Amino acid sequence: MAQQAKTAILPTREENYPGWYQQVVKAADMAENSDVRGCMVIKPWGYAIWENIQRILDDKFKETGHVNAYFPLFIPKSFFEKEAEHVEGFAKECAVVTHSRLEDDGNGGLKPAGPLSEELIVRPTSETIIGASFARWVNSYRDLPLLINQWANVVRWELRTRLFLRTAEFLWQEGHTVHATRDEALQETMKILDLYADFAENCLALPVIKGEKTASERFPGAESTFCFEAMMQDKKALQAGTSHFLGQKFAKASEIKFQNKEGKEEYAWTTSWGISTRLIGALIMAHSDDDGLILPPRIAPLHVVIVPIQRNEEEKTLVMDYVTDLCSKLRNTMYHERKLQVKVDEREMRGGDMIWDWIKKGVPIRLEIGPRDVNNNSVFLGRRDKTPKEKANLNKDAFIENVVAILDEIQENLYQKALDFRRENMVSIDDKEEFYRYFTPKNAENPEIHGGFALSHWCGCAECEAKIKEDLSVTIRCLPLDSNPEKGKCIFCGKESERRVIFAKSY
RNA sequence: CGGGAUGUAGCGCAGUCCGGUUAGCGCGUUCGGUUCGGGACCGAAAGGUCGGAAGUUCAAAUCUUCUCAUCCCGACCA
Repeated sequence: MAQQAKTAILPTREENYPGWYQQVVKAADMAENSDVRGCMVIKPWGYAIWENIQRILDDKFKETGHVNAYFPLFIPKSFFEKEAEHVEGFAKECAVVTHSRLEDDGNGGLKPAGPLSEELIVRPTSETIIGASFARWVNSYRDLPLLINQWANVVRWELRTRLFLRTAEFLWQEGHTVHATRDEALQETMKILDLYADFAENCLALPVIKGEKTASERFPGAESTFCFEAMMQDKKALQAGTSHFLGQKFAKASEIKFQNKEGKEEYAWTTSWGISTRLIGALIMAHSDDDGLILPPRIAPLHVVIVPIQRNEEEKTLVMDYVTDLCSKLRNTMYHERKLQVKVDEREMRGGDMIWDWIKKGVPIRLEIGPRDVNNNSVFLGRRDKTPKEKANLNKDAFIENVVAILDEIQENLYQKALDFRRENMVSIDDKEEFYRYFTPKNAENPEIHGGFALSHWCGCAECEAKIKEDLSVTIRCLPLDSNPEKGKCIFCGKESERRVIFAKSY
């Protein structure tokens, strides 16, 4: 008899967190490495999650007056050169297209030919190419605000990649807006930040902290960058999305000008903001356990999976009739303005394997239906927010009536669990030695999960920030927006500090 | 891009130090049977040019060089 592991995923989070992460992705069949270095293949189960993220956010963007458009994948090098900080920030990770065709190389292979007169950059972000269009579209104050979003892929030639968290090519959404005044652009920046945070908390069940980035962590070329940060189960921070106030920098670089009401020409004020497939990584690392993925119902591709239990043809007919009826009733149920997604698993597999398959995929509700349920008009229910053994017998009609409430409860449980975890691992630290102890693992060879978010004072100077980063690999994740600033002394140099900031190790 | 590790069947691994018959094991797969409200058991079978290239040798998974990929740590970053 084969030795059965206690958990479906090995290694466990405790044993090897990065290893666990990879196995969860694999076990849930979400994505895999491709033949192209650093690029992933997003498989149907992973892509379905992305489609849900897209659908929900797209609706929110449109509700707030934004419209979608599409801009080229390629950016002429000269466009890129217009904004100095922007160039510096992205130059090291750009893929460059230099030729327009391939020719026979005489050895049975192909070689690039037809060198381009101007080389093209594969977009790492689209501020410059979109800015060129905006310069043509914006002439008068009547053309503003201009609120555009694009769903696209971008390429950043990262040296170290990890599925969903950092890949050379990734999918994202980038909003680009133009405004007549500084205030209006700032308001837009904050409005989107709130929209993102609301989405993260309500749909992804991911508690986040909104804040502003320090100068060193800012988007290259932005005047200010706002972000929302979430805590993963290894207590590291993950920047889940950003919203940038670009001031007039990109407007000046791209010549986005308009005539105001007085007929005078002014540079416009722009913003940009984005979230990416990285959110899926955040989702995985925030909720999943040693049995695999756990999906919050609001974002799950499937809400309910039904596993029929049958031994022979006679039972099969009996069970399938019951299951078909149950399934169609459930499919008529609305869950957050969308039809409940229900699947009957008709694969010819052993029941136990099937159940574990869905546990690893993170489906919120599993129903195991056999002859006994048919006779009792009941369902046998397993919830992904509980242990695999913890199952309940429910009356079928009561279940149908309560399914939305159960899903909402699962959603709330996941959010609360993540929030409790963050609270337990977020501490105020005012002593330098304690700060260093907090972020130093006991086992240097094979570091255990340690640290968390430290709320500490910072004088505001780049030197202290850099020294802490150098010593501990700990960075300032953000200057939180929602706290009442409390004065104190810098954790590193002891100088006056205006506020506590969040220090953490990060992805 | 620096340091470390790994690459052998669909997956997980042993074998490599010390070169030597037909390259093994577990899971999975296929077939047969027994079980079965459950990640089962028994039996049989299929499946590998040992990441790639070049070299050393009578002989290479094993030694040498180069190369590619993946993972971990670091730097960089969403």
